[in-house]
Amino acid sequence: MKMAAGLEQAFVRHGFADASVDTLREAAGVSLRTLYKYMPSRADMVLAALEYRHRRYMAEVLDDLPADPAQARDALMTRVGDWMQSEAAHGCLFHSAVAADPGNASLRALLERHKHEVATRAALATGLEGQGVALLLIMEGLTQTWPLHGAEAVSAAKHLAALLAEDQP
Amino acid sequence: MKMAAGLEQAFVRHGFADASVDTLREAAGVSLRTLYKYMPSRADMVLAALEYRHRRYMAEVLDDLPADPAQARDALMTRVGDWMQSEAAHGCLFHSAVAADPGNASLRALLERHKHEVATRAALATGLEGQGVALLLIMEGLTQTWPLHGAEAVSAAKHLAALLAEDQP
DNA sequence: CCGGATGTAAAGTGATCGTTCTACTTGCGC
DNA sequence: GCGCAAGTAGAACGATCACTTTACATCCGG
Repeated sequence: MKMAAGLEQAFVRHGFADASVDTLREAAGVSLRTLYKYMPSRADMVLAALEYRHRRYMAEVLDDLPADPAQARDALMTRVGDWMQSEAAHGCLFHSAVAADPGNASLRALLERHKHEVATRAALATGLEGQGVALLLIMEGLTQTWPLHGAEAVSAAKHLAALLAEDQP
Repeated sequence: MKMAAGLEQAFVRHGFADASVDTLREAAGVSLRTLYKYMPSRADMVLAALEYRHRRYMAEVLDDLPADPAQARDALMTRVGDWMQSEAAHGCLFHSAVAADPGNASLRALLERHKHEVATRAALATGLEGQGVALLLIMEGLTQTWPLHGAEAVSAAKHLAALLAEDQP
């Protein structure tokens, strides 16, 4: 939906604390009344934006990875780096949302669902099903260190993933 | 200083968005007037709390690691896990602060200083000076995955750090 | 014992923000 | 072409919050 796309961009640009409802309204491209019709509170706007982003992340980072596990590992890390560059220069949007509203339980649940789905799909695609936690750790570490170290972080993530795969039985 | 300690705990408990100045005042244990005397704005209170936390993190996680590099690696990851358990069940406080106020440049600078100092000290203590980015990536990944996977994340981090060390020339 | 620095307690202020309400317009099936 | 569903524009409301100010207490060197 178009509204959710605009909201996502507004939260990316302004952060979850500083995006006023009026800013969101403008980004969504609708009137305040219509916005509240579909999302009866600001918290619902946050959830809608994150649901939308989840689908986009899955499509851009985890869909159609190479069938060969070794190539899939490298491609996965490259794609995470590309995603950071174009979409998340300031870190994971889900973590930002939770950080901005730590008491919100449905937000936390959404974060867990997102990470769990990412971890599952990534482990499957790279043939590292037995090392799911370690692979997720590398992906999270890459997401966190990319803002400071950029391409160097991508290389480090690829290296670690390769070591992990070589060590497999 | 006592005031900064109280502020740190208040931000940990309530988050950076939901901690009102009056909550901070109560946590600092002083009057509003005194609080504003030493920290002329809420943003200064955030910075003071983070400076304090930085010193505490350094002391508890990075001071006095074993001299043997292999033991230092394991101890480092164990200590990060212990720190998460007792102090940061919801993730890195510096990242939370930046997420809650993405436009604040001095906050971002403080985050970079903190991470840089952590990375430098950790690489030195573990004998992984050539792999600083990879080691920081592991530590950041551990910090991010610990809230979801706990002790499993610590084991994965130790495993990855060991693989990294074995791979050294 | 006094005077000034330093603290506390708490009411007041001005601005902002999420949310609601009012009034007007537009597209569309019958 | 009438009526209704659905949209826009934006004023108004009530609460909250960062910050200021006023008024009063306490400590302490000379």
